[in-house]
Amino acid sequence: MERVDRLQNLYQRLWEVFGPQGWWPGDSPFEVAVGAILTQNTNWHNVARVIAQLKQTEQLAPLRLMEIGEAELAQILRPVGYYNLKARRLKNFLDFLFFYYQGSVENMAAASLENLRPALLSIKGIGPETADSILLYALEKPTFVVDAYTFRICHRHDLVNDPCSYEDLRQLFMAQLPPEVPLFKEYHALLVRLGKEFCRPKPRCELCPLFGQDFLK
DNA sequence: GACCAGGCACATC
DNA sequence: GATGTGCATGGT
Repeated sequence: MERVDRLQNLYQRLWEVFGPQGWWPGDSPFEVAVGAILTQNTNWHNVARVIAQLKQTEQLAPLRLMEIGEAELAQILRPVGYYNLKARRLKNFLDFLFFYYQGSVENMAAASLENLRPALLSIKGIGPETADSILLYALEKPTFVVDAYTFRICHRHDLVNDPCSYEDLRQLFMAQLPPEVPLFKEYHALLVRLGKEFCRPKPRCELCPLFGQDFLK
């Protein structure tokens, strides 16, 4: 079976099992972008707590975060882990946002995906997954987000050959799916859902709804 | 107490 | 281009 069919069948199967996921949680594009940086290698639960705290103190705004010193910001970010690193990374993103877009994530959306992606990747602390998350979920640009779950699921079900880079996997999905933002959002969210519940690092879970699915062979 | 979580930069080979 | 390491808290 062609890979294109497998990826489309996989999506259908995930949709049947889990239904719509409604990602990404966030009241504004800026909040989504902040969440993308804070959730790097971190449980979302911890990120949600910090975001709630920032909201409660009315600090979840570009200008307010620009005004906070990096050391103070780091203390606020403690619960997400890597807090010194993430304070620096968030500051780098804010610098970019104010230098090019008057501090407005909404303003970024006027630029093209082709221009924005390399620009985001040039920010120290924004790697491919964070860039694609911001582009897809905050800016509604049709780029596929690959994460640790995507790698694990694709490898465990032999959807990809072994050495497989982030870009390999992203291109695989993008080449074989229509470039539709709602589809890309939902697909990634469904992969995360599957990964969290069934595709754990160990042990391999035989209750996985993909286990024994003919279309994966 | 070990293991894991919606990565990334940097050094080294 | 692959591989190893530091960054760090909180949940299971």
